Amino acid sequence: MPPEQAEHLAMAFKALGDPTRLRLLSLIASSDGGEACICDLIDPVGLSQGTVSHHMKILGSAGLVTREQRGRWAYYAIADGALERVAASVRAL
Amino acid sequence: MPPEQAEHLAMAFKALGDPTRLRLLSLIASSDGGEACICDLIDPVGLSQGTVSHHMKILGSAGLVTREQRGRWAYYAIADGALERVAASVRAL
DNA sequence: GCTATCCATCGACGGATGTCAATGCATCTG
DNA sequence: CAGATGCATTGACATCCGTCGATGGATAGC
Repeated sequence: MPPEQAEHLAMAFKALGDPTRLRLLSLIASSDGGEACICDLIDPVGLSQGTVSHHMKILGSAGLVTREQRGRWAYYAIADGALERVAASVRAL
Repeated sequence: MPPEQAEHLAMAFKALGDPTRLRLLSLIASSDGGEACICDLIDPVGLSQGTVSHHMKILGSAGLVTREQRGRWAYYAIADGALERVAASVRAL
């Protein structure tokens, strides 16, 4: 694998390499409507609001979640096909 | 997802979240016989012997590779079914 | 308009991580 | 036996990462 592709793929895996972020993804995936706002996620993971927002930004940068602002709330959802793409990349190793 | 499972899965992704380790896995997977010793990996990745050994230890701790000592050489191979298990966990999110 | 709520960002801090050079330990070879 | 080879481990160092508290901006409700 060329170093440049390794760098890009590693970025996605790094985003998944934190237990809190995996739980956030799991929470969103099992939420009603497949989406959740930050305020819904704070209590389940037991971290500060700023930290949860930070994690969601990382997941967003990795293309794993999408963000949609509706009024005061920011709704996050699993990006379409993102998990399937990651799974395929793992198998392709 | 329970915190304990998140921790375990995150460990696998953390191991995959480094470009050097992805290249090491790729090198091993495409090696003759599906295995390689440390000395085969040093030149392709361009890092010191100690660093390569360190990375292989992390991949081993994550259950992604196996290690078999034969004489002076330590042969590493992709652990059987490891990548499939990780991929399945991703889809299950 | 004031206040409360939701969120992103900043600064700071401790701990984890990637790397190297050096050392030590087995194992092979002469 | 003596030297050489392959590997793991150690100590040191710079950098990155996860977390918090505090701050500021936007939006809704009174």
